[in-house]
Amino acid sequence: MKLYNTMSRKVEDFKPIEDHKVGMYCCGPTVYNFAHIGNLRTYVFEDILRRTLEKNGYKVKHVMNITDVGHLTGDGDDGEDKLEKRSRETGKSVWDIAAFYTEAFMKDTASLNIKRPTVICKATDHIKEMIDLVKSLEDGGHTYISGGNVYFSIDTIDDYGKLAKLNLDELKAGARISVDDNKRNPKDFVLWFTNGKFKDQVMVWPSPWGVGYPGWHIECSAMSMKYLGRHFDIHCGGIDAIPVHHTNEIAQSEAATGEKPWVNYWCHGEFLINDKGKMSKSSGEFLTLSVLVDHGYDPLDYRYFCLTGHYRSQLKFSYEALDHAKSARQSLNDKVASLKKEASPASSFSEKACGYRQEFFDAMSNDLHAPQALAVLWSMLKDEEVPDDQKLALLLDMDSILGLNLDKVEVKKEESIPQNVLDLVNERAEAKKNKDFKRSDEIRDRLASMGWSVKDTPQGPVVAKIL
RNA sequence: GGAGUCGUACCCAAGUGGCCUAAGGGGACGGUCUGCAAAACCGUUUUUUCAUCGGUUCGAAUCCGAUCGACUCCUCCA
Repeated sequence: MKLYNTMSRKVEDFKPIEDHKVGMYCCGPTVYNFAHIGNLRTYVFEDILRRTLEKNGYKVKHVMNITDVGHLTGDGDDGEDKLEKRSRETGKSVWDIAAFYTEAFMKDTASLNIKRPTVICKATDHIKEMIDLVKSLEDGGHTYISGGNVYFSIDTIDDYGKLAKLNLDELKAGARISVDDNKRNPKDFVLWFTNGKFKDQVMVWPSPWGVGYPGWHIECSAMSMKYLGRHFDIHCGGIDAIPVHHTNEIAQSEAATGEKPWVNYWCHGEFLINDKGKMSKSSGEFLTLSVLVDHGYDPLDYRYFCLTGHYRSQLKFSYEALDHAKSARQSLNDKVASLKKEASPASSFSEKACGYRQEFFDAMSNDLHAPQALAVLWSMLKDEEVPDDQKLALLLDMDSILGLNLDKVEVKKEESIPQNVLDLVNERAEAKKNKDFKRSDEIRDRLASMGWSVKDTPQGPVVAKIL
């Protein structure tokens, strides 16, 4: 299995720390609003990664956090906690907001057939771990207190910014960052806030530095290490996390444990963009999964759409492109349904079928080349030398990674057709027999308006619900 | 201001020095079938063409340079 590692900027052979096991941490949502489809693209990518690892024989421990505190609207101490802000705007409690959007997120990811992480952990349940981590950083001399907050001093380590390949001198020179007088270095970041800028802050906890709340970055370090150990295999997220969030996680984690590297492989998903650029929560309008559903798309249409592009390339979203994915998936489902009707999955494969299978999994195992894998799938479907029962078995096997729920595709059952529809179909057949085509077409139109299609095949008329 | 990515046929999108006279999907069109349709199947849309102009090379969509255009990051962001 090969994976692109952001740290080395190269595709590397994946080697786990422990044989046949993988520890994988994925940055989860900040639950102050709905996830938009751009956010969800990243979770689809992480799901594909997990499924591919599992297909390669690894037992994956997949940990994802829920950020329900500490994520500010701005850097330093000039921002407001996103949940507190939302609470102020809506009049609901921060806890209600967190619970509501966590629930919405879990619903979205479930409908996209994203496997539930092995561990889902909330930041507010791990305040103690965070405080302990900050304490050990303090003991190691990596912190200072200024303006009431505990800061991490990046000048106490010699490789800050290695993931993003930051050039600290240039950053300082061309700084667009507003200068924070509390910071010794503009890139220093807060580990623990006690600065009571917002007096009515609800989410606060006692700490050795006073009552307050944690900085955003510390939660991922504290929770990932709690569940995966001080050194683990894979850390995922969106590319935007590279220069700040992941950079700071590495800094504080490696400073706290003294172990390097903290994480072996850094994997990042590219953005979904539209004609105006990336979708952003902070710039107003954004598309959620439920908007797509309201437009008549199945969440899996969006999942298929994600699979048509490589995870490290920007993907352009448009309803036109989503329509293509919807059509392709529909056609795939139809094929699966007709295969299921003809055959049951084969238990052994011909050499030819094995070739396709190998090609498919090679594409996925080579840094998740899903578009190529899909091409293999379609070629296999068209190949007459592969018998139907083997095609079906192969499709179901491939779907263990694709996650398009092909196993749940049902052969259409005739008995679910209402009697009045069947009566009309019979009446039409009679009219056709008498060559009364005007009448038969009228009935076909009427059936269509009732939501039923009728197709004439050599075996007689076939009725189906129009979706 | 600094750093970086990308520009592939009607649309989306793989491919990143020679099996490329460029995967796959979608759409459109044509054919088979049908009373007509739909569905299905077959074919065409794709012979030097991969933003443009130069260069390197025996050979480039793939490497280098310039130009134009799009995007991302350096600020919260998946």
